[in-house]
Amino acid sequence: MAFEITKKDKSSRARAGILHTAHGDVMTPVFLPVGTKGTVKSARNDELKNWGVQMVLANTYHLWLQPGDELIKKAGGLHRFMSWDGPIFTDSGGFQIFSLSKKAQKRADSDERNSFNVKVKESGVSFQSGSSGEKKELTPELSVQIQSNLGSDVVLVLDEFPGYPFEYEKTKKAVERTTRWAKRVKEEFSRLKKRKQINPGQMLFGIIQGASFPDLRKKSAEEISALGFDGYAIGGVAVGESAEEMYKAVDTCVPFLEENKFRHLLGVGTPENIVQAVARGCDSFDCVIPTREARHGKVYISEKNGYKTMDIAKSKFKEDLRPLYKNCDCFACQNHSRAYIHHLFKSGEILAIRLLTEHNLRFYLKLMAKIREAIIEQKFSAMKKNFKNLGI
RNA sequence: UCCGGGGUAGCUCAAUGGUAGAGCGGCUCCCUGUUAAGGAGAUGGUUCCAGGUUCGAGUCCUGGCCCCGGAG
Repeated sequence: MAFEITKKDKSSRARAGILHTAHGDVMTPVFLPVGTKGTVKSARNDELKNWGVQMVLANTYHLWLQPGDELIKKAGGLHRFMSWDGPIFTDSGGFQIFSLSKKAQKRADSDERNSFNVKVKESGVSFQSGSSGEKKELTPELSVQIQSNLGSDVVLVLDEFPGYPFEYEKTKKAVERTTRWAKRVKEEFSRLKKRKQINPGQMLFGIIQGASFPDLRKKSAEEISALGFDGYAIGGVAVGESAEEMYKAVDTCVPFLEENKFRHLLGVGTPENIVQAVARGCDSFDCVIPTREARHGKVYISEKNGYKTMDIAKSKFKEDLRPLYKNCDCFACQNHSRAYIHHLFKSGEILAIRLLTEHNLRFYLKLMAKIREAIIEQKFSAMKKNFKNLGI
C-alpha cells in the first residue's frame, strides 16, 4: 500500500502516516516546498535535504515549455536532471494556465500584448505562450505524458479551475469536466504504465474541485474517488475566498474520499491554514508562501500558541544585533544578526534571499514536525485549538 | 579676489514664464497548485534669503548668503 496511516487523532480527522514512493518514504503531514521550474528558488538540493525537506513540487507546465520534457527525459528524468533523489510531486499545469491568463488579463488593461488567450475546451486547454506567441494545447493526456517523461513520483491529473469569485454553474461544469478529464488521464496513465518508463513507480492523484459549494465538492469527491486513484488532491482553494470557506470546502469533500488514501491540499497555505487543514484530514501541502515571502523580506517566527511575522526590511532592524529568532536552528539565526540580514536585504544582496528562504522553510518544516508529533502523542487537539497568527 | 557652475522632498536630481515631479530612502500594506529577489498605497515642498518685473516667477532682473570647480 502506497500510503500507510500510522496514527489517527481522536478529536479530529488528522492523521500521521507514511507515503511510500519510488524515491523514498515521506512522513506525513508534510509540507512540499515549491520548485516550479525544477528548483526551489535560491536553494541547493543538498541544503533542502539538510533542512529536512522530504518532497518537492515541480510544475508540468513550466518544465514542458522550458527546457522541455523531452530534454528532461533524455537527461534521465527530472530527479537526475535536477539532482534530487527524493520524491517529486508534479502539478499538472492546468492551474498555471488559468492563473497566468488571469495575470495577463490584468496586464492587458495597460498593455495589449501579452494576452494568453486561454480557451478551455473539452479536448484540453489551449493558449498562446506569452513569450513566443506560439499556440499550444495542453490536454489531459499530454499532461500525463509530460509527467511520465519527467518521471515524478506523484502525477496530478489535469483539472479545470473555473476561477474566483465562485459561480455555481461555472463550477459545476468544471467539476464535470474535471471528472471526464480524470477518466481520460487514468486511461492514458495505464497505457503508459505498460511501456518502459522513466519512473515505473509513479502514482496518479485525482483532483477534487467544487469551490465552496458543498454539493459540488461532494459530487466531485464521489466521482473522482469512484475512478480510483492512488491519492487525491483538493484544488480550487485559497484563491480569494475566506479561510472559513476553504475549511468548509475541505470538510465537505474529505468524507467522500477513501479514508486510507493520501490527501493533498493544493496551494495551501499559511501556517494556521495548514494546522486547520490537517485537522480536516489533509496529509500534505505545497505553497509558495515561505519561499516567495522570504524573497520579499517576510520572516516567520515561531511563538507559543502560534507564530508571528516580521518584515526584515523595516528600519527598526537596522541596528538590531539579535538573531531573527533565538530558538531557531537555521544558519541565519545561528550566525547572523537582524541588522546584518536587514543590511543584506536592503542592499539587494542575494544572500539575504538565501538566508531567509532557509529560515522560512525551517519554520514550515518544524511546524510540520510539531504537527506530526502532536498527532502521534495525541496532543493535536490542543495545538489545533490554540494555534494562530499573532500578527507582526 | 576674479571667472564659471549650482542651491527645488531626507538624498540625487527633473520641471518652453502657466496646477512643482521622478528615482532612491523613510512609512503602511499585500503575496496561498511562483510570469514574483515582486507588487500596491499614503506621506513628503516657505523651490537659499530679500526685493523687483509680470495677470502669473523654481524659471527673468538686482542685491545678499552658502556650496563646487578653475584662475590668482
